Amino acid sequence: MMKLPIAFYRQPDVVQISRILLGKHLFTNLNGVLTGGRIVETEAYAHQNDQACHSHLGRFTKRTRVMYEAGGVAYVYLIYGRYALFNIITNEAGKADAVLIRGLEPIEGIPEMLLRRGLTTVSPQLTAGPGLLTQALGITTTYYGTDLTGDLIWIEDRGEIIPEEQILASPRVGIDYAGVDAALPWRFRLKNSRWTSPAK
DNA sequence: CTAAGGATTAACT
DNA sequence: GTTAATCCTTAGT
Repeated sequence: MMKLPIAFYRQPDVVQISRILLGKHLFTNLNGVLTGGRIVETEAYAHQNDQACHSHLGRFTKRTRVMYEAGGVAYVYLIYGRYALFNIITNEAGKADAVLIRGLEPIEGIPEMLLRRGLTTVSPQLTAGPGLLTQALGITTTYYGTDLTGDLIWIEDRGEIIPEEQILASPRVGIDYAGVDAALPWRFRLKNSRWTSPAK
């Protein structure tokens, strides 16, 4: 098991990074409890030519501030007043690209994840959805800007290679407001995984 | 199917 | 300064 190095996040092609993240393992170690799982669904957001991206056309606000940092930090934000969504900032400083994690296959610390979600049995309700996996992992907006090479939140490569034919590329979810960019096939997920979020 | 919830932002005064 | 619309969704009818 190898923690992804900072150089991984600094690569320029956010779409490519989104693909490669499938099959990697996302972990959190918060309050002394280790939880984590295998990434099965991601979406890419580019700062250029992508109206769906919070940082498109250089929009810089209090919320999007960390997006402009060099790759390798967490961008966590609240949506619909309730749910934290976890994004990974990529590219070099000033080039505000991000990858949204939408689905996770639970692997580590399942009892704690069930507790955090208020469930008693393991089902897709546990981590299949961007707002669900953050609950399961204990990620809240408190972790806005967290360094992903630290020991609170990180990603590991466990040597798994996902063959291209196992990856499904499709339009992203919930961004119809982005006009023509809503059609970009920048949502990636593993075929035959029960842990991808329900399509709209 | 729909209501909920609160931060964020753009558009006003 | 204030207001209103919006949102990378989920849980509950």
